[in-house]
Amino acid sequence: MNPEAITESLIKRLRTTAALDDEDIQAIRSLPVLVRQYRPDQPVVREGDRPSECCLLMEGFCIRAKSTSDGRRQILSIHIPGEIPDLQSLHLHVMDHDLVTLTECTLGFIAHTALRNVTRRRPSVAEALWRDTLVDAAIFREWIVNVGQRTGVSRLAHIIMELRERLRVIDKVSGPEFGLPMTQEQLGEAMGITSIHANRILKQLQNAGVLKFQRGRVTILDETKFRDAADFDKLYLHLDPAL
DNA sequence: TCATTAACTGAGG
DNA sequence: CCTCAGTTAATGA
Repeated sequence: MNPEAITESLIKRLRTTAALDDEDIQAIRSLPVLVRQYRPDQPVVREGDRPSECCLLMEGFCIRAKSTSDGRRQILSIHIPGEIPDLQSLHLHVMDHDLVTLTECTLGFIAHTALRNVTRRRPSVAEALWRDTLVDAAIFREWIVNVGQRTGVSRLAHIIMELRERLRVIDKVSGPEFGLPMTQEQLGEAMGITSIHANRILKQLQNAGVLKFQRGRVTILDETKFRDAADFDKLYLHLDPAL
């Protein structure tokens, strides 16, 4: 990946939701980034760590998760290219959860010092990142509703709808289809149910002819039915800054 | 390794 | 009585 392209996914995303001028963009582009490749299921930072850098997800999917003392894992969020999943470590110095790769990932590490310098020099960049953090929190709120109140079918449909809307921003949705490289075990961990039940829910949606899920790809076959099942309103993603 | 299915169980409405 | 969901186990891709 050429140096120019490294931060492009981040810029693309920030630009859709925040007003950044040429100097802001230049400041982001000139951040020193150390690129590293990760295998699937590799921890990037763990609970208790004190990172000195943030990581920009450039390619692949990551999750944030916490585990209980008896070893059960809750997936807290799913991250896609252009996001900085551990942005909070810039100001909260000890990690309170794990960041783990889901797939093979390309991660760009940016030193806290460099990032802090940019946010001090370029207030609009600071605002854009702040806004990003607030949207992150809005997504967590929606996930609490998901795990706490929605039925199994609704939970799964909602997660899929959300991912699709977020992937659309970075042009990773082609028509009714997009890549969702998660096992049923992992989907279960995101929904707070066992993989066996995740399988039952998936089957329900597939047998109803609403959804297809094969080898990490989702196809939504019946848009209306799917949206109804998902109880989805994209407002909380705040994708349109004008609203 | 991951997905699928059945049989059984219990909670809760 | 019905639906949802966890456990266990067997089996297939």
